[in-house]
Parts: sequence; structure tokens; C-alpha cells
Amino acid sequence: MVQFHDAHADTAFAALADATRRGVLERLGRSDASITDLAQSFGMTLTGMKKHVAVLEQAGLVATEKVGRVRTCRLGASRLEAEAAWIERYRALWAARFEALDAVLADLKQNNSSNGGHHD
Amino acid sequence: MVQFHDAHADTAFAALADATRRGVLERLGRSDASITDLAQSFGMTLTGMKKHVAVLEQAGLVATEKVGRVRTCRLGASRLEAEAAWIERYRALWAARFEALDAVLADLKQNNSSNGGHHD
DNA sequence: ATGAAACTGAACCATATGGTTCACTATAAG
DNA sequence: CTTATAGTGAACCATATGGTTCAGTTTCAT
Repeated sequence: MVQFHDAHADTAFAALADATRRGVLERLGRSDASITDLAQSFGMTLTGMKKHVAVLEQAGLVATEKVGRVRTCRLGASRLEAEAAWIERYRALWAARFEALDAVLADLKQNNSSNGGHHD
Repeated sequence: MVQFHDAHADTAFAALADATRRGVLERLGRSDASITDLAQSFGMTLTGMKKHVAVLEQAGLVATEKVGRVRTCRLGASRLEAEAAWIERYRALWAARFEALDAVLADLKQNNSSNGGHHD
């Protein structure tokens, strides 16, 4: 029962798992924008876009502030650092596994001509 | 209408957006495992685990091979390279935005008074 | 040949997701 | 004061997701 539940990774990756939301991040990378701006850019209703923004905000990827009647969205203070760190950690796992595989392959190549060596 | 639809990013991030699936990746980082192994480790039915593995396989994060009656799962050939690249690209966007913010703040500090504090 | 083990597939269930419309509030602008 | 603009919230809808059970199928061991 390993289980290790990381709620932040859940919400962050879920937020990134949608093309519209990734598009919003890219858009906000160019300049801040209102909900209306975003809704229009991505051809959807205000309400729909507001939900996407809420998801991104929940994940800490976007920050918003309402002044007057317009809510302005910008990239969140939490840069993608946590997510990048997560991915890097797993890339290390991959590397380790594939190094092991490489070792096995090298070994096979060595014993190849001599006898019928068998591994794992 | 920016839209830019990247189907691979969709499936990859969606695959990562689940704690059980991330746990499976970690588990496979230690050693290959059968569906039964994984199901037991995570306290769920064979069928349930098989679905998770299917999702990971679809995303290219896991590869499986069935020999005899047991299907062995290992980390996929697609290391998290695409995902890491994606994230790095966006971290660049973040950096650009925050550099702009820094410039604004620096400007403010200039015009403020001769004695300045600090930011960030 | 019998039976257990490992997987597979279909059907089902509850909840989440991505989107809509409609009614409403709050702020600008005339 | 009146009206248009920007956003909000509730209700709804279709589909996807994460899980289950149950009924196979194949393979391995007796």
C-alpha cells in the first residue's frame, strides 16, 4: 500500500491537462487579460472561461484581481517550479532504469559470442 | 482564436494528474512489475489497475509485454522528455513576465525617492 | 484432466469535467 | 435615471473518469 497522495500535483497536472487552459497560460505570458478577453480569444462563453480561470487559479498557475467590474488575470506567483521539480525527479527514475537496461545490454553484448548467458 | 491543440500534452498531463498513476511510475522506477503486483501494492482490483496501466501506456509513460499469463509493466521509452520540455517552455514565459514586473518595480523605486527598499 | 492464477472485457455506478443558458448583481457611461 | 458592460452563480447536459463486480479465457501446476 504505497499510496502517497500529493494533492497539489493532482490539481496542477489536471489544470495542465486541457488545451484551452494551456492556451490561456500562453496568452497570459504575453500580457494580462480580462475574463472577457480570454473568453473571446478562445471562442467560448464568459462563464465557461471563468471556470477555466478558476481551475488555473486553484492550481496557483494564475492570479486574478477584480477592480471595478473587470477581473484581470495574470500568471500566478507559483511559476511552474513545483511541477518542473516533480518531472525532474521522475526523469531521474527513468534515467536510473535505462542505465540499468544499458548495463544489461552491454553485458549481453559481451557474453554474446561465448556462452548463452541469460538475465532476469 | 488561439486554440493550439496538442493531443499528446493532453493525454500525458492527464495521465500524471492521478496519484495512483504517479505512484505506479515511482514503483516501476524501482523495478518492473506485473498487473497483479501493482494492483496489490495500491490496494485495488486487477481490473482497476489494468485501466490505470492502459492510461499510462497510452501516454507512452509505460510499456507492457505479456509473456505467458503475466503482463509485465516497465517505464516507457518516452521518458518525460516531452513533458519536461513543455514545462520549461512555460517557465520561460513566466520568467519573461516577471522580468517585466521587475523592470516596472525598479522604475517605481527610481521615481519614488532617493532611498529605496527592496522587492521580491 | 482439474483447478488455481493472471488477465481481459462488458456492464454498471457515482462523481467530475467542460461546456452551455438564463437570471442576477455591480459598475460604468450617457 | 437608464442602459450597456463585465462578471457571477445556479441549473442543466453530455461525456469522461475511477472504481467496482461478474463472467470469461488462457496458461501453469498438479
